[in-house]
Amino acid sequence: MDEILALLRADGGRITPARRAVAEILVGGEEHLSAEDIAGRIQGALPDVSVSTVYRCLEALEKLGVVEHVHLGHGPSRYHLADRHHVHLLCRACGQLIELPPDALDGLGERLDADHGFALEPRHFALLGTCANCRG
Amino acid sequence: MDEILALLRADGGRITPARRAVAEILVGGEEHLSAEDIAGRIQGALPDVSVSTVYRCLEALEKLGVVEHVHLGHGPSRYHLADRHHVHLLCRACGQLIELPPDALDGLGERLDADHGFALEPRHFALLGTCANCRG
DNA sequence: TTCGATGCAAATAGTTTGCATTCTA
DNA sequence: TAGAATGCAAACTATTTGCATCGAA
Repeated sequence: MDEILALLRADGGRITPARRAVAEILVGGEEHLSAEDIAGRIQGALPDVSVSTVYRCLEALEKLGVVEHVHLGHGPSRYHLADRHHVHLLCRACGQLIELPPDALDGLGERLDADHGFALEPRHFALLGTCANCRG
Repeated sequence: MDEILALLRADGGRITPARRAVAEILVGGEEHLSAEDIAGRIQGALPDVSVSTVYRCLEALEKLGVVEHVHLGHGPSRYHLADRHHVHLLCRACGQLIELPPDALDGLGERLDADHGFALEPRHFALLGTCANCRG
């Protein structure tokens, strides 16, 4: 938490209640939160942080490498601390999210690198499919 | 093309100029077209097919299994005939799209099935990363 | 006191929906 | 001519931006 604030400051940024609150939510550990979710959590204590401010805070934190977002199929982007990533499986039928260890796609990544010079970022998107329950 | 129209008819649907036009575009072979793209192509001949009609045509064709769409990172969904799929690599930096054979992720799919009962649909989303050019 | 951050409203992109109208079968 | 499909406008979701104002350093 202190590190995050220090990074913001080091970048010439300022520590505002909104930024502190966004950082706290993320450090709090709840995963897969959308910007809207985060705004909702914050608005208990700070009733008029706007969603756009949350987006701007997240953008600032992402630029510093503190935060990352994941695309889960259709819905909004989900944000989390950069050091808490993993690979996601998302069921298209029921929306269930399965987490895999971050190195789950390392083999694939190496193959794509060797064959196409492509640096896979396997934690930046979910793998879509159908979960065991929904497969009938 | 005739097969597609027959399927629509068999489903109790009707063959309209708009549907015929959407099907023709897709059969035409151009890949990675968004709904907006398709509407644009059609509007040459049929000036007032609305984008919503295109979405509804695509929805109908998708329900029949004729069409599929792919999520390419941020942008709009891209539509193509269901039998023309492949795996996509998308460069987050320059947007370049690399196509892999449809079975490129079969190994991964089998592993996820065995380990989690998860049926991967590896052609329904792009794998994000950075292409050889953009890696500096 | 300065310039970065915020709030709010409005713009944007992509997609969906309501409803009266049109046209296929 | 019944009901499926369309056109248009409006609603919606996710996100971004403009601009005047506020406040951290």
